[in-house]
Amino acid sequence: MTGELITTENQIKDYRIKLGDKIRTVRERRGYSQEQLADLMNINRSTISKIENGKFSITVDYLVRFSIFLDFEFKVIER
Amino acid sequence: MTGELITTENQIKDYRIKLGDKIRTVRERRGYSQEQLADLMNINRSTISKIENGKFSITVDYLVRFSIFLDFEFKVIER
DNA sequence: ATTTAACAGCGGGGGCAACGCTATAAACTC
DNA sequence: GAGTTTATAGCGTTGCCCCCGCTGTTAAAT
Repeated sequence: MTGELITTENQIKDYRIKLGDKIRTVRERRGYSQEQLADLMNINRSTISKIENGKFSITVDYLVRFSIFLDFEFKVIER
Repeated sequence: MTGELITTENQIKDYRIKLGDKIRTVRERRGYSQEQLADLMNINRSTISKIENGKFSITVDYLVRFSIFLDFEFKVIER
C-alpha cells in the first residue's frame, strides 16, 4: 500500500502546488525575478513567493492578474 | 466615444462575470439546482448564488472544487 | 577570505474580502 | 393558491494578502 488516497482535498492541494510551479516556470521563462514581477503587477514580493510555494489559495482575480502580466491563458473546458 | 477603456481592473471584472455565467451554465446543463450542487460540494447555497452573479472573487481552491463536481477542466496555457 | 548584492524562503501582525449561516423576499412553474 | 428556485442582505468567522523584517544561498569582485 503506497498509493495516495484520492480525495477532493488532495486534488485541491495538488492543483495549488501545480499552479505555483507553473507560475514560477512562466515567470522565469519571461526572465523576471520575483521582485521585478511584483513591481510590474504592483503586488508584494513575498506574496509571489508564497503563491509559488503554495502557501495559500489565490483568488481568481489574482490569477487573471498573473495571466495578464505573464501572458498566459486560463480556460474552462467542458468535457 | 462608446468604447470601454481596457484596463487590468476591467479585464478582471469581465472574467469574474464570465466565470460566474460559465459555472451557472454548466450547473444547469448537469441538471443541478444551486441547492443540490451546494449539498454535493458541501458548501453554502448562497455562496453559489453569489459566485454565479459575480459578487466576489472565488479562490482557486474553490474553482478546483467546482471543476471536480461539475466535471470540467481549467487549464493554464502558455502562448 | 571578506564583502557586497541579488534573489528567494519564511514568520508574524494587521486589514479587509471571501465565505458560512440565517432569514426574507422575488420570480417562476404548476 | 402552493411549492420550488434563486437573489440578496446582515452578521460572524476565516484566511488572503499587505507590509516589514530576517535568514540563507549564490555569485561576483576585490
